[in-house]
Amino acid sequence: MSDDGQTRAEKLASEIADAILDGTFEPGSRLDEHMLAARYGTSRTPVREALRQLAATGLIDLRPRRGAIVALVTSDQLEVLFVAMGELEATCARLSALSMTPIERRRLEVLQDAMGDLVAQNDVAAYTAANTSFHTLFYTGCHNPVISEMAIGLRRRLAPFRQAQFRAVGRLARSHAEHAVVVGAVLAGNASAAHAAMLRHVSLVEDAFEELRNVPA
Amino acid sequence: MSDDGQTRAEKLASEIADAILDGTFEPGSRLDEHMLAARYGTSRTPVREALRQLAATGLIDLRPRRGAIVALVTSDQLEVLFVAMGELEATCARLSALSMTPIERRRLEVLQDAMGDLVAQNDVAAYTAANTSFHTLFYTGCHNPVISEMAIGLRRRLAPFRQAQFRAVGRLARSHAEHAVVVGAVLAGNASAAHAAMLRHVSLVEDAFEELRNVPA
DNA sequence: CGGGGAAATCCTGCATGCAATTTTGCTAAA
DNA sequence: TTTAGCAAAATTGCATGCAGGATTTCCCCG
Repeated sequence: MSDDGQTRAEKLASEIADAILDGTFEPGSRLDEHMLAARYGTSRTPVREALRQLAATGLIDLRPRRGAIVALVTSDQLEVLFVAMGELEATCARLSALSMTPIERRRLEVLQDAMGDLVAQNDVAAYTAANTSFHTLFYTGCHNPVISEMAIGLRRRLAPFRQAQFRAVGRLARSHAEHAVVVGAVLAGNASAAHAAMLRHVSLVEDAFEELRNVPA
Repeated sequence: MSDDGQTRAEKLASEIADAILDGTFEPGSRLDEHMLAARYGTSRTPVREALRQLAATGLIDLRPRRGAIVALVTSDQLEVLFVAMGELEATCARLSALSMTPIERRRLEVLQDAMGDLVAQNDVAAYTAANTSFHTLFYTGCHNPVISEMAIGLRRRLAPFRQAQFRAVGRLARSHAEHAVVVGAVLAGNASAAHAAMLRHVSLVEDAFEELRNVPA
């Protein structure tokens, strides 16, 4: 069996979430319970439970008696989400400056150096992967699972809109330079500087997104 | 009918949440599906859906095949929750300083003055109510429903642990003085000062809680 | 040819029933 | 007396069926 101790509803929630995030279910499309049940080879009951779980994360919109649709984010809502994520990431950086252990600070330093090499080699794929690790360090480093889970949830929701962030020329070097400011503040234990630096960093990422978005495809 | 367009599961989630928050269901106690279904005069299906919804908010702990229990917060987790709420409230203040409308700023000023009168009269009940309004102003004033809903959710979860915050002598005046700093920063549009002031304010509230908690009842 | 309304169809919400797993209680042996 | 083991009871997970509301379709009228 492929049963990992999880219940059907939980696996369904995870699979449906993946399907939404990878574009299988487009924003605004109806999530028919019968269709989902047939698609995943189960009955409607666990599907309904999974939908409720997803609705709580904001990934889908559940309208009583009118079914579920994949949450469609307007431009305004996207702005709100980006601002929220920026603030949470900045908060993670702030708390990390206050409460990272020496080992965690060392890991941050090492990763920052390694990413410098990736910039020199202009290895976009590896840098993108390392960038995820970079931010993950702050999620764990803030030692506050409540905040980090909120941030992770927002990052997941925004993932589809962040695909091309390192494509523009010079982005890598710029990102790395911004990271350096954040790392410096955190290692120095300067909470407010860490907050400001991370906020500036993620705001610039958001700007990069806006640029890509406002250019006709 | 008492049906407000809501579904049974949603009303159940709300009622069960209330029952947990007002102490009807104590932390750690099992939430038996049959019992809940009988108690609220429905079947197990909507109960299960409500439980899943509550689990997403962190109010209950849902262990596969082993039932649901009211989330019991350890002292450590409580600390984490208070820190998270402090950071979110501070973020709300920060954003409010940047984006409150003139009308919202005026409301804040008016409320702050009115609360000054309540302090003079030592009207704890009215001050407590006004305090809720005070914080609500920042939730709406930050103009970011994602962040404000997170903060509201945390405030709800922490409500049972904040009951006695204004009992100690001089708390009212102190709270009002701290509010004054926050209001001043917000009205001046000083984002970082607003952040710091609100953070300090809620941290002191947390300290007050700790004092009450460490004294044997 | 277009619009409004009614009926039919579809879908969601909920109850019930069964299977599987966990928990509990009892017995027996060390 | 304590512990290991087993069986029975209880509880969760899931499927199915039915009722009520929403949506679509189609027909009739303007």
